[in-house]
Amino acid sequence: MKGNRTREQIIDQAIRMASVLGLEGLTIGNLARTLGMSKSGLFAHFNSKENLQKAVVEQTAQRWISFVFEPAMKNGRGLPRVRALFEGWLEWESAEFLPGGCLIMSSAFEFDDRPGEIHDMLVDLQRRLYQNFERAVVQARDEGHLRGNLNEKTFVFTWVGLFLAFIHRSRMLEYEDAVHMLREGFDQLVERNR
Amino acid sequence: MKGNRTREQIIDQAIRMASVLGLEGLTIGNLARTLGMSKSGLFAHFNSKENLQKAVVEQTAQRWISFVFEPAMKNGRGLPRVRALFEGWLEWESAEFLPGGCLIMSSAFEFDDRPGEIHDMLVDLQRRLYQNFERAVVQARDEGHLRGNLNEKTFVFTWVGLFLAFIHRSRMLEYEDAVHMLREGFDQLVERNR
DNA sequence: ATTAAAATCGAACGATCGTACAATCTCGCC
DNA sequence: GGCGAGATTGTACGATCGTTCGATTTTAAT
Repeated sequence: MKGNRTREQIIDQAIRMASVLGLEGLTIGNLARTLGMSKSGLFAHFNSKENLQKAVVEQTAQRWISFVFEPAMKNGRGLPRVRALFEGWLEWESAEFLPGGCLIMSSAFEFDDRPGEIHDMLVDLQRRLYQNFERAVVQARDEGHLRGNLNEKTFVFTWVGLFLAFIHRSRMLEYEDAVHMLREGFDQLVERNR
Repeated sequence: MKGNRTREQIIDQAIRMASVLGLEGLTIGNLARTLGMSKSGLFAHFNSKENLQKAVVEQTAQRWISFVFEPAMKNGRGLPRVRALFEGWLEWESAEFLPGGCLIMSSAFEFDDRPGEIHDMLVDLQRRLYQNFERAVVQARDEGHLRGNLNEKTFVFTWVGLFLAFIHRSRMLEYEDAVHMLREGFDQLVERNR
């Protein structure tokens, strides 16, 4: 089937576009023009814009797993794995296929007040993301790499906060020191929970 | 002039709408329908959608000053003022006139990759916001309320991060414990910089 | 009360949105 | 190599977008 290959190319480009313009900013006409194909030809692959958006979210989630999560899992349990998740997520934010940065987090801020299936998919995705982080932190605690009485939810909450502040500071405020502040903040977070 | 009063009502409603749908999600037709007036009558007040968006951003900035900043300034320099800024910002996030939450931060994530005058206005606004926070923190250091060698940029970076994580956790993940985690995180941030 | 100015309206513009459908082209299989 | 399935196209639909403009109403000053 040639259609599957085309479909993948469409989604790939749609992810790029959504990363810059948002999931709602995505437009079938615009997307088709960029890909050099007809609106109706593209449309036939999804049968609705919402299905296209769903495919984008699904594919993004899948990429996150293979780009951030799976490589991190190759590290041993505990702090090394936590650090690998941190570094992976950081690379993800400036990955070549996400020219506008982490689509997961920007979609969260875009859809937090728009009810519907896309919203629900995103909630699911973000919760799984949190849970993955929390599990890794709990393991680090159990391995003795982090203090026995730490609260993993608080740890991940702070972690996500640092990451969001990094996105904000680097992408909107355009300050060069954002990465440094993120790394420093994360190191201190680890250090004070040792 | 009656026009000025109408204009204010339009902007008020536009802020509400933008808080939920984003600055790009704003629509003149939709806005006019909600206000019970004609598209062209509303349009005449701004002469372009971008001007309407600009007015929304300006009015939001002004409200932030009178809702968060000025009341905090009534507190004495130092930690009390910093805490007042924290509490004010927190109330702002769930203010009645922002049904979709802090328009400043959601606009930041919406416009970080959309060049133009709106983008530049937002960058300016966010930088001023950071500077206000940093100045208050520096004063708290000078008053002896915070340790003498603290880095105010790092402090505010962490602070903003906690706030963004709070928005994300409460609005998208819909976890009830988000406020508690924010308060706890901020208290610890202050404590460890004492 | 009159009148000029300001505010608002209705109608229409071209563009683009998401979607539908019949026609055409292009694969992959016998 | 033809043939049927699947991929892609062009065209068109109604809705809505931002915007224009002339007509009409409402306001504020005389």
